[in-house]
Amino acid sequence: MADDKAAILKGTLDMLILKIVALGPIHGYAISQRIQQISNRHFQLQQGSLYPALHRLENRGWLAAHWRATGTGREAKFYKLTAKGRRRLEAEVESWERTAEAVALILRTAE
Amino acid sequence: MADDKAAILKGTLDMLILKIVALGPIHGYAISQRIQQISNRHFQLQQGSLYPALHRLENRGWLAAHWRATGTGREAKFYKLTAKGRRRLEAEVESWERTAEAVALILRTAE
DNA sequence: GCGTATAGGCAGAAATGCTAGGCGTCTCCC
DNA sequence: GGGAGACGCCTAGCATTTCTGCCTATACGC
Repeated sequence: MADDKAAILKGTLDMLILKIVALGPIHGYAISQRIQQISNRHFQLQQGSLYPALHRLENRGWLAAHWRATGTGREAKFYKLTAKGRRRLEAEVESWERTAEAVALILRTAE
Repeated sequence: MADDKAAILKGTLDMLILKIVALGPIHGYAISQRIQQISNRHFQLQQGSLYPALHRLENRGWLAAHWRATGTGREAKFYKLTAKGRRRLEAEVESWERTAEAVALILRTAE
């Protein structure tokens, strides 16, 4: 089991997607590539995880979607962050930072 | 919704438990208190999450348990780390660190 | 005798991400 | 013109994990 490529940590997927979308309108396929690229290929985001997540985020009103042509002349569904989504992203990032700190605190506890 | 107390981030519970147990033999109830205490009360670990997790870790051979009296004269199940558990803990910590770094990388990506 | 802290446990639900497929199109190259 | 592979979207079913909510029992102070 070479866990060279790690699955995305549960609970962080939404935040990562929101963050990528916050960088500018982007379609699903490109999101997965972007996440792998930026994370130095650490994360392996499966399409079967991505698309349901996108629909979830859209249903919650954090993302808005519309079809548009890509650079390669194909139709794709572009997502962009809503105002609500931006607030959500900020909240999730803050929560993540506090959590990461708490984990670090425990891990640093000396024997 | 004051999410003052955060639930434990999915996927980190096992690691945190292993880490606490690595500090010395300890029983379940004390583990939950320790985690809350060390994390500056950030984490709220429910007993309904803790005990199933302990059984899981024991079944996998990462923890070993034996009944013993506590300081207050009550019987409690003390857990200690096995050699296998120690290796597992190291692996999980390393994986966590790489993951946290990858998340940070994405979050730091400028607009 | 009673309430609270200590200590362990289970059943059921909810969320989340994965595996494993399917669909159609476009481009490139032989 | 035919095949391969990249692009792009999607669903169904599953496994795992953690939560909520409940139960039991003992020790101790009042």
